[in-house]
Amino acid sequence: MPVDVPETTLRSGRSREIRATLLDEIESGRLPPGSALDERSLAERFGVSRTPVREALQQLAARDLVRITPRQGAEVARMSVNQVRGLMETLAELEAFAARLAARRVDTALKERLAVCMARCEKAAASGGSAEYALANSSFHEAIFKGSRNDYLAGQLRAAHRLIQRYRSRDFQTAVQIKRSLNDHVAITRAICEGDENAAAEAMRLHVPAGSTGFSEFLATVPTSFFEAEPA
Amino acid sequence: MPVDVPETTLRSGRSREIRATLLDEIESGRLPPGSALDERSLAERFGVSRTPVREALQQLAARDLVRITPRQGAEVARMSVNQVRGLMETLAELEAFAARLAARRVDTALKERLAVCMARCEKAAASGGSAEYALANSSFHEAIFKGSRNDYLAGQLRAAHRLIQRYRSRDFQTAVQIKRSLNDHVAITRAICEGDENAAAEAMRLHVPAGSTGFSEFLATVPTSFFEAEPA
DNA sequence: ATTCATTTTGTGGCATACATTAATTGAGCT
DNA sequence: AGCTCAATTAATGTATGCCACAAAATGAAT
Repeated sequence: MPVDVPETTLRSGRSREIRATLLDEIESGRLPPGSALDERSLAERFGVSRTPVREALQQLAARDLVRITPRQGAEVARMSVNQVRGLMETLAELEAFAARLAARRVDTALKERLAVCMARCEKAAASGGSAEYALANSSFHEAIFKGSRNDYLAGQLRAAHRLIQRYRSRDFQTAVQIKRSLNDHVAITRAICEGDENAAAEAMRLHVPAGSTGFSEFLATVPTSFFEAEPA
Repeated sequence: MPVDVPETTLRSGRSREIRATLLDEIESGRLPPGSALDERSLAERFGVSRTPVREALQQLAARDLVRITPRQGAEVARMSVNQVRGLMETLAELEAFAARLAARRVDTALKERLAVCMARCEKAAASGGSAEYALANSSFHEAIFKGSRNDYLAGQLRAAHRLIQRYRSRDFQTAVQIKRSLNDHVAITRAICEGDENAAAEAMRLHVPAGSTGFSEFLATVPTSFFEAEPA
C-alpha cells in the first residue's frame, strides 16, 4: 500500500514510538496486568506492520513489563503477591540508599531543586488534586534520584517504579495520605539539606509503604486479577 | 515427500537460542565491549535470517548489554567510568541488603547450603585454580541471593553481575585476592548463621570492591577500550 | 594540498510472504 | 449425550525484499 505522498518520511523510530506508547499505557493502568497484546490488532491500531510491534513487545518483555509465552502470545505482565512484596522491599532499600547518597553529595543545586519540588507538592496538596499530587510526588523523588549522582541507581529506581506503578495507581486518594506523604517529604528534605545521611535514609525508608506496616493495607487495594499464581 | 530428513526441525525458539548464546559470549568476554554486532554476519553465523537476530539484539539492548544506535547498528555496550562506579556502588548496597535479609530469614537449609559453598570455595582456593574459585565464589553469592527470599532482589543482583562481569574477569588472579575473599566469606557466613543482620550487611559491604578502597585498583585492571566517553 | 559538495555503498528499519504450531471446531464413534 | 480425534483456523515465528538513512568515497573548487 503505497502512501502516495511521503508525508511522514521519518521512517526511523516507529518501533520506539510504539514501545513508548505501550509503556505509557501499561504504566498508567489503561492496559491492566493480564491484558492480551495481540500483534495484529496492535499493528493495525498503530498503522504499521507486525514487525515493529514485535520489536516493541520484545523490549518490554526484557524489562518484565510484558510476558511472552512462546507460540501463545503476549500479555501485560502480572506479578505474584510475593513478587510485589519483594519489589516493594527492594524499592524501599534503593530509595533509602538514594536519599543517603543525596545527603552525602548535596549541593546548592539540589537544595534548590528540592525546594521547587516541595513547593509544588504543597501547592498540589492544597488544591487537593490526587493526580496532581502524584505528579508532584514523582518530581520530588526524581530530584533525589538525580541528587544521588548515581545513574545506574536512578535507572533501577525508575524501572522499579514502572513495574509497581500500576499496582499503586490508587495511592493518594485521601487527604490523609497526602498529608502524611507531605510530612515525610519535609523530614527527608531537611535531612538531605543538612547532609545527615542516616536520617535521610531512615526517613525515606519509613516513607515507602513497605518498611512500615503499610504493606497489607496496600495489598488490599489491588484487584486480585492483577496477581499471578505463586510460582511465577 | 520421502527422503526428507527432518534435520533438526526444532524450529521453535531460534531467537531465544541466539539471545542465550550472545549473552554468554558477552558475559564471558569473548565479545568485549565495543564489538560491532552486524545483523547480517550474525544471521549467517547462526544460519538464520536477520529477523531472529534482530529480536535477540532488541532484548539484549533492553537489558543494557547491547547498545543500538538508530540507523547505525548495534555493538556490545560500553559503560563509562562513572557508570561502572555507580553500578559497583549499587551492587555493594544490594549485596549487603541481600545478606541482611538472609541473616534475618536464615534457616537450616540455608546454613547447609552455605556450608557446602564454603567447602567448595576452600577446596578451590587450595587447588589454586582462578577460574574454579570464581565459580565457587558465584555459588556462594547465589546461595545468599536465594537465602534473601526476595526474587526481585535476586534478579536485580544477577542482572548487575551480568553487566559488571566482563569488567571483572580479571579478578581472583592472585592467591592473595583469593585468600582475602575467602576470609570475607567466613565472616559473612558466620554473621548470617548467627542471624546478625547488621554484621552480615557490613561484612558483605566490605567484601564488594566498591565500598572499600579497592575501586581504583579495580579500575586499573580494565582496558581503556572498554570504557565509553563520559556523557554516556 | 585542503575543504566542501556529491555520489556511492553498506547497513538498518519496515513491510510482506511463508512456515509452523497451538487452539478450535466439528464429525464420527462408543 | 459425551468423548475422541482429526481437519481447520488463527496466531506466532521466520524468511525475504525494498527503501531510507548515514557514513565512506569520490570529485571539484579554492
